[in-house]
Amino acid sequence: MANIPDKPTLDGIEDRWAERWEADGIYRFDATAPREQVFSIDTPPITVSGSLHVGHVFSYTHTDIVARYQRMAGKAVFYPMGWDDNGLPTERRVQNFYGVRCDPSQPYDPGFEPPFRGDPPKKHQAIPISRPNFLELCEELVVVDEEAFAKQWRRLGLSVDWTHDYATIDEHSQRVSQRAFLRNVARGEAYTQEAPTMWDVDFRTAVAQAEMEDRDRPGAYHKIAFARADGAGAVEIDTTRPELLAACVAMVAHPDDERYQPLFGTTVTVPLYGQEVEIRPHELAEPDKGTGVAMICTFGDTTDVTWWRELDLGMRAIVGRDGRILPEVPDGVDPAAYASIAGLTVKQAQRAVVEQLTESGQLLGEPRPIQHPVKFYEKGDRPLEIVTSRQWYIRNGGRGADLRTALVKRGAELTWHPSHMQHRYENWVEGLNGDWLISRQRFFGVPIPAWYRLDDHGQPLYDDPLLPDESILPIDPSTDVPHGFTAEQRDRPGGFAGDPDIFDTWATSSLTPQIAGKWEQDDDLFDRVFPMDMRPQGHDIIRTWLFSTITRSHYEHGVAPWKHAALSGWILDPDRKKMSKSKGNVVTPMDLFEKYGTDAVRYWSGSARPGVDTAFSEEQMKVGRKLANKLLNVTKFVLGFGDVDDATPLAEVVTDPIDRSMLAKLDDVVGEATAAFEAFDYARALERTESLFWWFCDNYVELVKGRAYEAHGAPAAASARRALRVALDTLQRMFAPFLPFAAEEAWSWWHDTSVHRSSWPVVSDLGGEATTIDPVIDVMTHVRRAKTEAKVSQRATVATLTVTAPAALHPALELGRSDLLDAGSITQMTLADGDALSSDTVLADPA
RNA sequence: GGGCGCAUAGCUCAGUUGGCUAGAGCGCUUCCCUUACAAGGAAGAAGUCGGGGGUUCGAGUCCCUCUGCGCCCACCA
Repeated sequence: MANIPDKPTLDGIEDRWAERWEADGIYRFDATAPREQVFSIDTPPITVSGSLHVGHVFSYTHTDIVARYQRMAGKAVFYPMGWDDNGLPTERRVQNFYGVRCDPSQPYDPGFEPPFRGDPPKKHQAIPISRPNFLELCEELVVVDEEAFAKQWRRLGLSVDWTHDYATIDEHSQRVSQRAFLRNVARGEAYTQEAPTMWDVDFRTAVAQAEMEDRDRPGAYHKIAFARADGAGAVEIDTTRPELLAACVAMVAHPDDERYQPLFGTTVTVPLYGQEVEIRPHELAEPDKGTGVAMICTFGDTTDVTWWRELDLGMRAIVGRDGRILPEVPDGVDPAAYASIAGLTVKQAQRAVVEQLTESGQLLGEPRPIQHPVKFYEKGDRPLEIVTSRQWYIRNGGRGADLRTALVKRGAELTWHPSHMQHRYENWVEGLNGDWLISRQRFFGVPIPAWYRLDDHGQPLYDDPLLPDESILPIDPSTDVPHGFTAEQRDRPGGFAGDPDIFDTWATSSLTPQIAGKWEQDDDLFDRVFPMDMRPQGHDIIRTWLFSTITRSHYEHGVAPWKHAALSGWILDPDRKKMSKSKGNVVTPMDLFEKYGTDAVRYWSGSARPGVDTAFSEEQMKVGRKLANKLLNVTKFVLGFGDVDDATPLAEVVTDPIDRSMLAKLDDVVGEATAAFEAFDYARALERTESLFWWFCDNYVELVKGRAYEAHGAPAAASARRALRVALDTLQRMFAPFLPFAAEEAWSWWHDTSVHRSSWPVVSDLGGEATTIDPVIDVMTHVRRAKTEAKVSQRATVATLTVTAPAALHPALELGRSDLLDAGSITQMTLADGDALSSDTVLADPA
């Protein structure tokens, strides 16, 4: 039955086996398995904009290793694949790929053909196209991209069940996303509100707290004098944003600040623009920051928003959604002065204002340059502004302590791997300062399923949105008509208007367990997989994906969405810097697969501790390749002895204590690796297995080789051969999650079924003494050293070997005597008593 | 400012409830064409376990403290 190649090779095994696995459907989820036998995985839907990165390979391999273990351990593994194709990344990719940009004011052109399909020339001016045309191109490109990704995933050997894939833009996802939202609205968990929000002036969309990041930017303190209304001098402030003077609505200082206490309630005049503003006390003002008094503008930063709200101040909005100064003159502001900045960008306005202040003498001294953190959208290029707009929110505890506490508790229901990641979650939830903003003023995404009645003046009545019945989802309010209205009434006074916005991508991907588990569509499936067993993801998106998924599950199901959260680390450059595309140091995964073989790349991934940032290391891949190669070669060796008698009970055949002690060691490692896997510590399982494997090859195999070749008769050989087989069988299965291709290849030489459908090894329990073999191996090493030092071949004959050892070791050495003589080509061995193990090797005369 | 993590051979890292004479791989040195494997094998050199203090019969492992690196969070006038 054995079918062993003369020259085992790793070349080409990936395509061969990936194809076979798919054809045989060996990773199909058994949808009839009872819940307790299911292991379900909430796979991260990968962003389909661009190419696969080694970081993806790294983290997805970790999940696959766990999935493969669970499958072998007897679980029906629910392992779907998701594509996160909705949202901004795809829009950007479409713009760059086709050389177009979305302009909602353009009419739909049914015959539109993009000028390019890939790599438009640098100078090309993006062609404005209608929203429907733009969405068609998005749909077209994601299909192409997803196929390319799927191909690479298969090459990586992911044991995904491809019949359970989904995309966050597909109809089913849209239905789930809209349904969950409607239920949030019905329960009062989602609401719409007009409020100041962080705004990206390039993408022209509101962004959520979770998508903001600080960047250190150069700025400058400008000391500006505000004349007091009583004529008694001036109040000086320091500001980094003099261009917002026209937006100034008040001044603020700390209530305990004695310098300003007398001024509370009095007014000052804003330079250039002339509006009178009151000096107010508030605890958030810091006496030792700047001059201790600050101007409040609508809005310079989030503190301004707080002051504005809590002090109930007026509004002087001057920054528009395009990042330019608005044309309308704010209330109380000198129109002539304002005209000189209207229409300018924020940057240009600052220059103009500083110039004017210098001329008027109200800028005191030179601006003092500083580096200070500025809020950016994580995908944006210009600082965020704060503009007032109507948006949809989901309550997430940012404005309510009870909910915050409840969500922290949900997080505590999970087992976190590694455990300290739970701190990050709690840290984030406890630091929230507003509800979750889910609406985006973008195009390619799930539409917000809402319309608004228009009053007689055509103004939307936002307080009572028209919502669709769940049965007709998904809907697009820009084309579908609300119940009780006709299409002609769209955008007419007394009629209705569709909500123009889409959901942020997290608003949909926060529902991946529900999407993948076919919530409300296939109740039987959903009940078998939800709550899911495992959520694998990067630690950088705890605050977004992980938190938002918990929030949705908390609302909809009243449970945590998973049992385990497994956080993977980053890939670092060999020089320990975070690896990123922008630095141009990224090696493509395909190149690595070709160069070292997929198993080698997986080995590198699998050796990284869960959650630990890991250096990219081709050296580790070389080691992995060696390991995979060795697995094939030792398999060839063991199988080369021909078929063994599997029918006779193991204990009757494996009688030699040396063999039994090897199997006892193997048992220990099976136990350790199993325990490690149960704790999601795949790296430890690999390390223990690998370590034993090399010991097995280098020491055990070498020691018993002679006996296996029948140097001492058939029963002695049978013991060794059967032990070799059992060990090989166990090791192949233990390596299967890590090196799925090499393990399958080696397994296929003596099996008709897949190693990935075999069962995870259990202990053979032969009752051997694991330590019996150790002193024998030690002596073998002594002999090897003597030969190396004598610079002779390891085959050189030893005339006499005198082993000095404590009496306690003598029985073991006697048990290994004949194997030792074979392995070392030793003619004669004598034992002597002594304190420590040592040996004296006398080589035979080479003549 | 708050929280978290890391610091062990030249490099990348193991070291699970304290028992280590501190390990592995790579790299380095030497040797060996040995019928499983020369894209291999054997052997070797190499560490005051970041500094200091403490608990203990015993600390890389526990406690305190300091230093350095990294990450997350924060209202950043």
